[in-house]
Amino acid sequence: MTGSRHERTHARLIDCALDLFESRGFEQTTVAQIAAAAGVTQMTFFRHFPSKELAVLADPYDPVIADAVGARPSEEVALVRAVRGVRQAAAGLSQFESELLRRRVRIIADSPMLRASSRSLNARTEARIADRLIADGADPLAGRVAAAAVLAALTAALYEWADDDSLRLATAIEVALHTLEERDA
Amino acid sequence: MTGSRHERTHARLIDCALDLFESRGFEQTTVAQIAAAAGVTQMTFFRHFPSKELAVLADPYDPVIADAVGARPSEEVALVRAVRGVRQAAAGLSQFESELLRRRVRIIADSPMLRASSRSLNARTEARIADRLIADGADPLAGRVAAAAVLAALTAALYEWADDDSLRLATAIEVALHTLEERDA
DNA sequence: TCGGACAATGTTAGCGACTAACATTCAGTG
DNA sequence: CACTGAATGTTAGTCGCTAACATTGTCCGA
Repeated sequence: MTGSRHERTHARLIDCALDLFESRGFEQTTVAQIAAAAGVTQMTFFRHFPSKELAVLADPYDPVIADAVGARPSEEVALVRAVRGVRQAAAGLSQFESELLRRRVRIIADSPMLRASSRSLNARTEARIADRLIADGADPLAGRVAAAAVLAALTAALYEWADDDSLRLATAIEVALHTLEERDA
Repeated sequence: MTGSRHERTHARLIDCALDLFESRGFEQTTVAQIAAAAGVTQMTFFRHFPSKELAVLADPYDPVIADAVGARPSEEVALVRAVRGVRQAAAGLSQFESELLRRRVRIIADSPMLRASSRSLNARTEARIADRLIADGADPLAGRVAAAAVLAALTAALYEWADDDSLRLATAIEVALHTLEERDA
């Protein structure tokens, strides 16, 4: 087996957690059950993840987005800048339409608790984007609204994509972002 | 004293809860403490509120918004329709800039747990708005994004207003909504 | 005014997420 | 092989929340 002992149990815990969440649902699954399935104790679980939720919500993409938004010219209006930044970030992340991500998003979509935790994580990214916009001269309120709108679009796209096997993630994201740019009528 | 016994303890619980939350913070306050302050038991607390959070998050405004959005002409593009609906709803609710609301919003803003719960409540309203938009022909993704964007704007406005005593709520809301309509640059 | 009925509260016991303090086993290194 | 530090186990406790059952308060009709 590859990796240190710590890394192996970590991976095993994630595996067992996802399996149980898919079969019984997140709320109905107990940390004790996950730990038992991984041949380990509750305590060990909490040494690897600060909460039950964070065994599913590993979010390596978040920091990338804030940077992409910050890279846009600061002359653009807040919302436009945020939209284009996210579009660029999404285009840059090739290879993030994995089946694993879809599995995770499905599990999240199916659990109110996980959706809530996911929103909380998003809030951090949102704040980072907003700070960038505001630091470059955007009205504070405008910056926060733009950041929130753009992340809401991303999230909606992810859920839609997870629910529709024939949909490409890039397409869903583009449709969602386009909504924020439309001006007719 | 006015009202039935049930109503009185309900009001007393809210009072004690807000006081404790303001002085010690939400997370640091225990349901047992609130109950004790109100001269009552934990059990009684939970018979009045399904959760600790919902002692602060009483939201009578949410259903109004969905209706206002639904009332807009369905020819408008999703986002525009949502923005104008919310603008109209906010204008209709005179008298909702009470000091009590400000107190609540401040408490919410100061607690991560409460902010999270507040977002969860918003999600319900969001879904209702989105359903209206989609039922009237909007693209599903567009409808959800528009609903999310508009509620994010409202929320940002509320937090900003709670934080700045010289700001009028109507002004904050208008600035936030305007962000979603701007197109220049 | 009294007594009964029903609403409002109390008691006890328990689950599940999470934490802290301390003991134990395992893995790699000299 | 022994020794050390990392990884895990044990135990016990807190807090939010629920369920089953007992008790009290309140109000209304006799």
